Amino acid sequence: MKIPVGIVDDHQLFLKSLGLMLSGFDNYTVTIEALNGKELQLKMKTTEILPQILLLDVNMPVMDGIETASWVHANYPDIKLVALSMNDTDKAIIGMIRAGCCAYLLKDIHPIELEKALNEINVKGYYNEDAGNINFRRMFMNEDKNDPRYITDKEKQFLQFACMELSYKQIADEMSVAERTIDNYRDSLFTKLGVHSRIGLILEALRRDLVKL
Amino acid sequence: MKIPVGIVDDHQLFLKSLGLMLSGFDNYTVTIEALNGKELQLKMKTTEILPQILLLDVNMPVMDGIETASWVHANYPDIKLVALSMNDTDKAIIGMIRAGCCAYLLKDIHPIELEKALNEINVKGYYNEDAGNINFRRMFMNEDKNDPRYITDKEKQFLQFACMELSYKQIADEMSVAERTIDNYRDSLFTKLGVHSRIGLILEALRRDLVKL
DNA sequence: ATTTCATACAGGGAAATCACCCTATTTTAA
DNA sequence: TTAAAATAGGGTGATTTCCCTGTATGAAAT
Repeated sequence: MKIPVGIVDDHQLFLKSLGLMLSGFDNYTVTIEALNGKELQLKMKTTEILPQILLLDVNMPVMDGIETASWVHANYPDIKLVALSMNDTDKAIIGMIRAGCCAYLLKDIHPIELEKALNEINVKGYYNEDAGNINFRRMFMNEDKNDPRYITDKEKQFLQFACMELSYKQIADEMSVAERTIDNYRDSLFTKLGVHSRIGLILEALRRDLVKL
Repeated sequence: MKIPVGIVDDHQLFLKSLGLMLSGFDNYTVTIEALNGKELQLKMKTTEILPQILLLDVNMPVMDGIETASWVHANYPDIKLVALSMNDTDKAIIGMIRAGCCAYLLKDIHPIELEKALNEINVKGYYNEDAGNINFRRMFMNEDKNDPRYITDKEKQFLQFACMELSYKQIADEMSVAERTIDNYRDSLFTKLGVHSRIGLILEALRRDLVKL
């Protein structure tokens, strides 16, 4: 008896060809393919056979990986969720794991590795590839409120303004605090992010996905 | 007689599964798979059968899509090159076409569409899917050297440095020009990009994909 | 209840850097 | 051979960076 697997990925070419490949594995068969979370919801409601494992892309339009993972985890807690992402710096991956994924895989793994991962998930309930590849330190950063590098809400709000063409004076007005207070936000962020100019602040904030462009 | 096709993509999972799918098409067979341009070069030198069509990912490490396309186009002018990209806003796609690609495809096309595209390339020599999907205006921007907003090589180089934690003095040293010259680069970029501070310069450069983070 | 202490908020001032004027020379292209 | 473009110099006010200090506020300790 083959294990039913579902795939959700917005790149149709990848979705279909990965499905084809998975169907070629001895122990697996693809029962659901969806281009996004919304489509998955529809298909889950009408399907005969529920998938035991669900491969989820992280970046999707309409309903993204985290939303989709949360929904599946809440409504079908028995389904094993596997996050599929492009790059290991993807900040969203930590959200995927929190949303209930028992494994994350990079899209550049070898098919053999993928099959191994699926087998391991069936046996152990989870899978972790070479963990050294991923910088957990960086991904979990700013989760620990006691870490001296924890970034407060005010600082995040300031960062957002800092990534606009505003002078500190203007930012102070926007945030309704004194210019000197802005100096304090900036200076503490300088040490927390390890930079020494507003330029560095912006670059590091973007790199760490603390602000969106 | 099946038509030999090559695939170059750094995401191994995609590479392998796409290869599998292509092999399933009636008229095509995959003879070369490579993770990047360098690997392709090696395999091209030793292969028995040269591919007639080469599918090329745009974003790759080691040797990217444009470099690879240029090399193939120069050394094997008869091979039809097809660019494969993630998103239609990908600025590099125009470079791919200039580098000799006869078609660009988005990775979210349906497999049927891919097969149609390959057939059309064999007959007509090129393929163009729904051209309206892609914002050519945006992609061809900065191609017209007579446009007053055209950004020169020196300015692009300066932009790259401007997106680092360097003072203008340091950038001047790096580029071996006077500080005043840097002032000129900056000021002309201010007007060309419609900004009035280095902050705006960085943000706009990132938005327009003129620099990579 | 009061002290202690950490933290957010705020002020003055100084040196470096940035933004923006002006002009002048050299190179490139028409 | 002109005209345009790239390079470069001087000066100025605004902004940024980096020192110092001081005051509330609220939580923990005595």
